[in-house]
Amino acid sequence: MDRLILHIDMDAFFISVEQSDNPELQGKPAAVCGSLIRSVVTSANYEARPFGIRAGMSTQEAKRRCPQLILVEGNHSKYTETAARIFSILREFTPLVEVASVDEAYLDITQSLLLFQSPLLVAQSIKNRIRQKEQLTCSIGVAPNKLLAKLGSGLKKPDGLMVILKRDVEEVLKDLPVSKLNGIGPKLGEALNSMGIFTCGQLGRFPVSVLDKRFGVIGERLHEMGLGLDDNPVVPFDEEEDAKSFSHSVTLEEDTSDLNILRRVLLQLSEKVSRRMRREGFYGRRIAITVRYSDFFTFSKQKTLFKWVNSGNEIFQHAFQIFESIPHPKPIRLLGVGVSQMKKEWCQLDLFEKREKKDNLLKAMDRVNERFGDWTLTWGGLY
DNA sequence: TCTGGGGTCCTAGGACCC
DNA sequence: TCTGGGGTCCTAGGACCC
Repeated sequence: MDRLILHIDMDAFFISVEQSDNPELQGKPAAVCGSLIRSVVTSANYEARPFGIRAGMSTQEAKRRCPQLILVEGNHSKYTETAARIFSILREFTPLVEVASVDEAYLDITQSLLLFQSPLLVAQSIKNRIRQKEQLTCSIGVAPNKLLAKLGSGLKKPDGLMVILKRDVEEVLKDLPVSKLNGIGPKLGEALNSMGIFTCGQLGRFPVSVLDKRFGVIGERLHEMGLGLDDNPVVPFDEEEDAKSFSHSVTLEEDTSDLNILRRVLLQLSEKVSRRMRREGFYGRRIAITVRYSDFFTFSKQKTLFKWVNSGNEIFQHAFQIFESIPHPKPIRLLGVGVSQMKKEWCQLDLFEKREKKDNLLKAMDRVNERFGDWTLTWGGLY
């Protein structure tokens, strides 16, 4: 049986949330950025786009292109809360809602369609509900699979609605540039172009054997993408796999070689990572740091431990040890701390009791930190 | 004062083991 | 003249996504 998949993509999500909170932003070019110094635009409204303002552009460049641009410092928890309300609206239509990112979701309405009259009506009533409840618009693609649903929502933005029926797939893809497909980025696009493949139509007709040879395991996948085929299921929230890594990084207000500052930042990042791990019940045994120098050269170094850890102090000790093992010829712009190789619970039974005591202490610290802000309570050495 | 932050997946070479 | 081979884990880096 053919499936019926919806992709819902919120329009200029972050800045639209800010606009519905602050009507003064409406009708004017405005954008959300990371921080007001040294950051990039994360979301630009449609009034800003004619000036060439796009997500990923430095705030400097954005201001240069559009001096009257209003920049709003992002408030991520506000967007997460709004998103959660939107996702619960989507669950009114089907339990099969996959949260693809903070502003995107896939719905499998193959079964629940029986309750509604047509996919078009489902999509329209979703748009209406979100507009009523949140004063926000979204674009929706309706198609037989996720690849095409995502393509559809992107083709008619903002406030769009595009239905791609199975019989229309060939026509839609015939002259569509391969780079429009989710999963084909700049590098892959360039590689395909260099082989004379510019459109999805051409990609679908290209011999799989040649794609296999050139691209290895993804050769077959590229061929299917060219034909608009995709059997990836919609994975609802309660069937999601556990996270595989946690990380935090920060661009410093100014580049520095000051070891005291760098040490403190590593400790803060380690604390942040560890708090999330404990909140979600994880231990990890691979610690990684990321370093970006003033010249933007960026690299990472990791090490795998013999035991699983989740306290900020332990993570910091290892992160700092890695940091010290690297020569630092230039001032540092960004630091990051990540943990991977995760396990859901503590395995070594002999250590369990000792561990449990410490866990209670750490959880108490988490509660205080969550309530009073980030650095109320932490291990010595932060200040 | 050019260039954020959080993820996933894949590759490739070396170590190590049987 | 000789240099097996398969599997797993480790590190580092890159592509891609929002």
